[in-house]
Amino acid sequence: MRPLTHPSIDDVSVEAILHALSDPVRVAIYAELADSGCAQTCSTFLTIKDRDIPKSTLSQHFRVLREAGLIHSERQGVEMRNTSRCAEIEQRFPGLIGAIMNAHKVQSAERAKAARRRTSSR
Amino acid sequence: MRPLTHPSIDDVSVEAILHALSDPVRVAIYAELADSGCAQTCSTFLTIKDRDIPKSTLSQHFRVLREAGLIHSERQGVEMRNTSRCAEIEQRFPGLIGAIMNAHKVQSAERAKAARRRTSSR
DNA sequence: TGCCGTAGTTCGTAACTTATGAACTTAAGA
DNA sequence: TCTTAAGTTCATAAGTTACGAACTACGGCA
Repeated sequence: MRPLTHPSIDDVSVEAILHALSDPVRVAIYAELADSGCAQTCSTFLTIKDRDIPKSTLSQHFRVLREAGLIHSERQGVEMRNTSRCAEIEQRFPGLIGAIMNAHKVQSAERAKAARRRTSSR
Repeated sequence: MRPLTHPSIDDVSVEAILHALSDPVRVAIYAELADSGCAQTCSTFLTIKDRDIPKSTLSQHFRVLREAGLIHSERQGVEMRNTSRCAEIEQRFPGLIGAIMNAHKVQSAERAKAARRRTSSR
């Protein structure tokens, strides 16, 4: 098992961040990590937004987030402790993560609203 | 040749925007369109950042930007007039595009600096 | 110690995406 | 009408992603 690698904050690229966060499962993971503020294991996310994610797929998603520089992962015993690197990223790209997270919130709020409209009209 | 389709601003998704802008060629095109503020044809971008982009590839990039809701394209005679939809997007996702464009500026500034360092140390 | 269970990783493959050349469409001008 | 310029489409090769099966690594407990 190869050791976990994290890019130095100076090597983090906007392209990699945008690519990582352009996947609905990955933003959901990242948002949860960033919001909670504390370390979470991978298996916390085996079910996310009412969807089951296979373990191997989840492992790849974490790798993408880690290699994009968005999260920090550390093995602790049999588990992994994942935390968001938002402070570092904020320093390098001010406002970026906040704007993306905010846009996601806007979008989920609208989707929830649309879903309610569909339900109530039946 | 199928007609050009543009999503309504309400159907524009954050995922699609991030995906579209996670490609270096596409952000470069988008940045140029947004900065210049006026319509530009596709072929303006056949060479971008000292790189030649094949016409067919460029056409696909424009389609991705258009379908993500980032740009508006209109055929005018033999050409196409492309403009950024930044005002609409700003209204729906405030600060998003600005933060991304700014992060890109930060990154290119750093890369230029690193390149200068490499040149001067020889 | 050795065995078991849990947490994650790796690998192989099938499904999907992307890049690009070649051939096409469309419009303008001679 | 012929030609040329601007884009598009299509086929295909190359690259990426998803996921099951088999694996590793660690901790607990007989």
